[in-house]
Amino acid sequence: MDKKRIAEILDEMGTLLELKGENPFRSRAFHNASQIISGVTEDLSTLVKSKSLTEIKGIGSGLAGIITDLVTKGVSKQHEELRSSIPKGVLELLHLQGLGPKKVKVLYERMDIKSIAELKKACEQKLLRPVDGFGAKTEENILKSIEQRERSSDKHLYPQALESAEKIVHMLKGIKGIKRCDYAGSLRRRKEIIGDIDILVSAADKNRSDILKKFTTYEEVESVLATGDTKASVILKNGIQCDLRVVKDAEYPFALNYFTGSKEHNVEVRSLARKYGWSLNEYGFTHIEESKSSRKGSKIPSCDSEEDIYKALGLHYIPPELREKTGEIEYAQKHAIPKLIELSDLRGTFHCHTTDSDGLSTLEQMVETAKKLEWEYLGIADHSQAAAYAGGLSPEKVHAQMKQIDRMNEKDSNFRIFKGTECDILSDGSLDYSDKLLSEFDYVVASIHSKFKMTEDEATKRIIKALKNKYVTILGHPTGRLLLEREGYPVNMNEIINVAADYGKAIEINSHPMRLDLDWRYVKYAKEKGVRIFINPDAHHVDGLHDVQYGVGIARKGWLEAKDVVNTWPIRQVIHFLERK
DNA sequence: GCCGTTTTCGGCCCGACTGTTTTCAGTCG
Repeated sequence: MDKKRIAEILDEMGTLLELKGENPFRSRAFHNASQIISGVTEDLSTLVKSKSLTEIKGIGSGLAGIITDLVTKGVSKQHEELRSSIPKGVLELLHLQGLGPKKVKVLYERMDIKSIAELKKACEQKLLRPVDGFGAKTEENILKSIEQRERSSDKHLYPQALESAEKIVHMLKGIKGIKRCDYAGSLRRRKEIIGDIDILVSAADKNRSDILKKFTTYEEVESVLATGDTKASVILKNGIQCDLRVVKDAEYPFALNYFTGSKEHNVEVRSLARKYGWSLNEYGFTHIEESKSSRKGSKIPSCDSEEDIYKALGLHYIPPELREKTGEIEYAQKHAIPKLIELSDLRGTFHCHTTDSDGLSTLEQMVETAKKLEWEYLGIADHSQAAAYAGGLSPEKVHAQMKQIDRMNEKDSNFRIFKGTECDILSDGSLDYSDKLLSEFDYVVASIHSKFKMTEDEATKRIIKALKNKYVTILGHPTGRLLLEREGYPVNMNEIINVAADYGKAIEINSHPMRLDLDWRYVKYAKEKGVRIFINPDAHHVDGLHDVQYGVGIARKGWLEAKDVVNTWPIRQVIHFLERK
């Protein structure tokens, strides 16, 4: 059993213990162990063999026993017992915003509610309000949470969808008879929110049924929705729907273009084709009947790639990320498509958490990975003291970390570790460390982590006050860092950008996937105002790179160039920028 | 359940908010 699954099981055991009303510290030990295991870099079976699991801080003999069972036998008796004592649907109740273990326990034990559907019904029938600790408002909030969950159930974050899609593409490419294979759709366009995964392959007709069969019986498939001659739809174990289409190889570039979208982009491209006297669909170009076209179609060029299709229409190649009907056709006609930022443009980053706060990797591991990525520098920005839930650093711990960084920098002059902090912006807009301490950092990322239910005015004022602090270098996640089912806080980004421009601060891209319209616009406006952008990996485990890809995705859509982005600059330029504060 | 010892058991990150209370429990980050 792999590390990820073991961490999930330990986490689930912690939750089940909470639901059973066990000693909260006991359940916390399981949650804690889950975090620890997912951050362990050594091979677990090696640790089991050498009986050295208990040497890890936080893993005692009890947890070591459970982990050993999971690694060697694939099951744990304690886990099985816990699991059989609570219905699966009860665990799902915990995913609802506002419901924690105590309330869920009451719902299950007193009201016999075992699923979200049953809970919804009970709220609608106003059955909860007589129960101690519940009221009309609680019912209302629960219904709201259920509604929100239903709305986002068919939406998935880019990194999760990407991981699944890459595995499937890899599996398909191993099948004999497949000529080309890619994922298409919103995933290829690097949208932050993905509906479903579209995968396209080309193969000879005789191989189609074999390919579709291998796809529908793939180990990650939970259920098969439909399967036909040329396409199949499945639901993956992580809940994402995945569609596979098989086409002839000659049709492949057209199908890839068609299924990549966006729909709006396709409409523009197809209408452009009509001006050439051609009709474009997912199979290729065809001549428009002369009676239906004012222009007689010229000879259709052969197309073996998407580049050929765009070229045939007099266009520069348009990368998928820009196919959103945001003016890309005009840019392509003028051959003025920008060179997009690639992951390989990154020279370092500034928003990294280590195990000193809530990161999963140690400072040494983070640095080692950054060097492997051929980065030139790494900025360490652990949480400040107010973020106690995330292990925020006291001033003493900050100094200890700074000393460690100095020692590491002395040892290796070819790589630079910058001393930073992700300092909380407190509710009144002041910062969580004294100016004296802030002045000791190479740079300061300032972010909000508390009191999210602010009005736009409150949030904007709070951020602007912090931005004016001379030691702040970068504004962290300006619209909030909450994902999918949560809401961010409203801010007046234009006002914030104006202040950032006046005070020479950089702004982070990371944001809130549900509110990306705001992020796009702010990235464009920031560029106009000359405010530097910083792509946020918010890296807890730097080799994961998921958050980095996500940030790069938004940067590309904002038509940013590498020179606009702080962490694509060479180290000299970065030092100059940081010293300017 | 783990840790760190005053080696046999007490303490285990905290502050703000909400909705329920009538002084606090539960949830969140």
